[in-house]
Amino acid sequence: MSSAESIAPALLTTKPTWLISQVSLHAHGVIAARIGRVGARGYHFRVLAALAEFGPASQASLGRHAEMDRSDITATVGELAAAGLVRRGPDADDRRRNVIAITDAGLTRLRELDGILTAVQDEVLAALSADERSTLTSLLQRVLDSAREN
Amino acid sequence: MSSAESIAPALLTTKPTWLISQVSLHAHGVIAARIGRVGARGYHFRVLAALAEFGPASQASLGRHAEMDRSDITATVGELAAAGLVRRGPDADDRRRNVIAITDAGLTRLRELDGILTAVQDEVLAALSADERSTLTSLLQRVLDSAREN
DNA sequence: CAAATTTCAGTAAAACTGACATTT
DNA sequence: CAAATGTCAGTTTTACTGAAATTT
Repeated sequence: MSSAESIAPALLTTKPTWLISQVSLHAHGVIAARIGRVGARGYHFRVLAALAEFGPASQASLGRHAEMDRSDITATVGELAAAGLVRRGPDADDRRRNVIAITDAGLTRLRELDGILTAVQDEVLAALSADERSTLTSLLQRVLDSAREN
Repeated sequence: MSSAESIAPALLTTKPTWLISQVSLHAHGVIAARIGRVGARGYHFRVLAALAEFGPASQASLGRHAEMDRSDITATVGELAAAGLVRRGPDADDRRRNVIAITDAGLTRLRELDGILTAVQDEVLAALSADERSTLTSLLQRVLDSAREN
């Protein structure tokens, strides 16, 4: 009893970072369900997309492009290689490294996953006009850029 | 070799949902580090904030307010009760239920955590003006509202 | 010797699932 | 009997840590 009812109106739900995390959680939930249905998860898409965008790369460089930890790259590349979606071979020039390349099957898989993600995106942002989506994008981009300076 | 280098320019990083998840991840990382330093985590704040905002409640109702699963409420309330931050007692009117109430120590803790979160928020959104922050907030709110309709 | 790379084992947090007993 | 509630044990995904072995 006492003061508990009135002391703190909406401490949580008024915070922009709460909104961001809730929207992120919602999108992530839909995405995970949708790509889970075809047997993939977020890390698979991220690695395939980074390979398609930047070309064959060492695992360390792949981790920097996909913003993933090296240890998670090792496991993810292992799974993708077992499924024939990437090829992993030794780097002749630097024998510490592996060279990872996406295969044709990997490109097909990437297109499938990208189609799913693009569709989910449209559903999640359905309430916003095209203009509003670019406003949202540029505001978030600036937040992210400033975070990366520090 | 072959087509891997050019087929898919920026499939990942151009997606608004990627930006949302990256900003969310960044904010979450800072928040987790900062409140972890004082021995708390996200679930603690969410339960304390919901209790302060809505008053004493059953665990099920608490879960709806804090948007947490019942099973996680059980564990979190257990931790908070052990630390003296909430009180857990049987509900005389409905013997299926517990009544959870925040204590004075819990209110003090909540103010501490809220101060930390408000400060982190300002850091994370430092690149945006006040107007831009409310634009961001209202865009995200609309995305979330539309998600909850479905 | 210092730094980079890959690998492995393990942890933490958030979110969720299914089952069970109790009570309404 | 159906629904709600609290509890428990367990899983998944993401993210991270620390250490070891190899190579530059």
